[in-house]
Amino acid sequence: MVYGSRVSNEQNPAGGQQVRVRIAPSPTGDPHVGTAYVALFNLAFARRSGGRFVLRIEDTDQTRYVDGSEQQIFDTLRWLGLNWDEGPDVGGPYGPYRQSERLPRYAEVVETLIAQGLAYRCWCSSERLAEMRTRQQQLKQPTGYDRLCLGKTRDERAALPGFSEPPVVRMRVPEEVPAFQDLVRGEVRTPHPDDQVLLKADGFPTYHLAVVVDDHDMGITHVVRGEEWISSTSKHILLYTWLGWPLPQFAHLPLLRNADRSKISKRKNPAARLKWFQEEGYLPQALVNFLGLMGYSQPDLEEIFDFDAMCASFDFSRVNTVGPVFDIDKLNWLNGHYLRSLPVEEFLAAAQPFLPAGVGTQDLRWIVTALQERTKRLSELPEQLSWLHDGPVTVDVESLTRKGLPADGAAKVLTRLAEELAQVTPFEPAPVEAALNAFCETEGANRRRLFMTTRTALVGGPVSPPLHETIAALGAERTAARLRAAAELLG
RNA sequence: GCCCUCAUCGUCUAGCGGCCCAGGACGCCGCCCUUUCAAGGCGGUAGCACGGGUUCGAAUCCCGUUGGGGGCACCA
Repeated sequence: MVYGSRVSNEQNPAGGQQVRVRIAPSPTGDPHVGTAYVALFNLAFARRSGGRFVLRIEDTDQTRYVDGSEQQIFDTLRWLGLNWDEGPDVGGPYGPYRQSERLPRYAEVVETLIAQGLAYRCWCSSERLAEMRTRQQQLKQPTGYDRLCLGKTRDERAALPGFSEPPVVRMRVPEEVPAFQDLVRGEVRTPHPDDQVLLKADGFPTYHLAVVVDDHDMGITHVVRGEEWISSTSKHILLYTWLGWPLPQFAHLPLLRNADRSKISKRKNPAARLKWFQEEGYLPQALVNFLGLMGYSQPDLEEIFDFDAMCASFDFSRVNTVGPVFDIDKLNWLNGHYLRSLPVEEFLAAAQPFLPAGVGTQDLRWIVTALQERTKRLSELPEQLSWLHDGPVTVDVESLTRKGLPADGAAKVLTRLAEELAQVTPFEPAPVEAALNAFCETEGANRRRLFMTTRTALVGGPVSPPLHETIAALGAERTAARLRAAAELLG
């Protein structure tokens, strides 16, 4: 039996109802990039269909709960501009939006199921369950609960080994399990689940119970989530059906991958942590654009687009079924693009937290444009500005003369250049450039070579922003000092 | 081990039976521009996993193989 029907969102996706979607992250540590990815697609769909986007916190795992994690989820998603219409911090008509605050509701639903014989109590200890699984694997059998507790009273069960209290509640899964229509992949058959735990011994619901109850209670019309949930979907459909609730549509997004194509993970990939992008100096619009390119494409194949453009044409039929590798090179390219297109003031503001100690935005005024053009992530700035300090620069004769002035006579040229530059007022790029040009002229020096040696003398290496801007940024004193130091070395 | 699922350049993708001896983007390589590095412009490299079908015709449909991924918790 196939539940649900395939819809195009050109039609009314919710059959007349307003579209309501949600993301439901767990506060179990650093916010995950997958959360932002799924949020992006949920939001795009909601905006496209004039629906509402809900943020719900799934804090039913007491053992993995991390203090402060919830706030970080709020902060990182807001940083990306993925704002929710309803949620624990902004409220809404379907609250509370934290599962830990909805416990009585789950208990109530579980009682209903038990009363109807659709769920039952289970006193098996975790040791017994672990042994059972191992045995099943050794026998090459499918793994799953063996229903030892089914139909037994507490006392009957207590007489048998592997008994523990308090009990959990399991759903009684029938032989035949429903398939469903997925908005991304069409008809999907899911594996047969075992008797899934609905209520844990601590009285908290498992994900499977909580997600169904909450999605129903919150009027969620479309469940848009990661591919890892496909195999659980049949359990969820069973619960909806048992409880007589209307089914939502399902859309399972592909999973972001590490370079080795495994599911993206914090252990293998720093980019799995959302905060990493802030730490490395990525712009939110670059990340959003990039995530919108993962498993998805614009109708016109444009690669550079903003969130509004993505919403305007969003359609699940263009979501891929293949899990995309998270390609940092492409993200870097996009980030460079967005960095370059920033107004100067905004670039400076974004750069501020990344500047090396002792360097302020004022020090950068002559080279901002140069930096802006050359930066892919703001975390590169300290490296790019390593020469902008008060001390001397480390150089040697070899690097001063490579592709530069011949060693013979170079010292005198640099000394004269220092004298010449000392005359420049104001000490700004244009006058400096004029002086450099005039100097080349009178000196009869090879411009390319002179500039190379000068650059190396000033920054200690072969790479810098354009020379006259570099000189202006250094100022008269440091320029003169470094030119003389190099002259001395060469002489 | 069992179940499900997926398969176009190194990577992200377009392609939904003829327009494709497969198009775009990133990366890489080369050239141009140039005071270095970038940026920009131009050009190049590289792919339909394999084997069977179906069809006048297949990257596109079907089957199998291989390979990848996910799930199999009192985690989400």
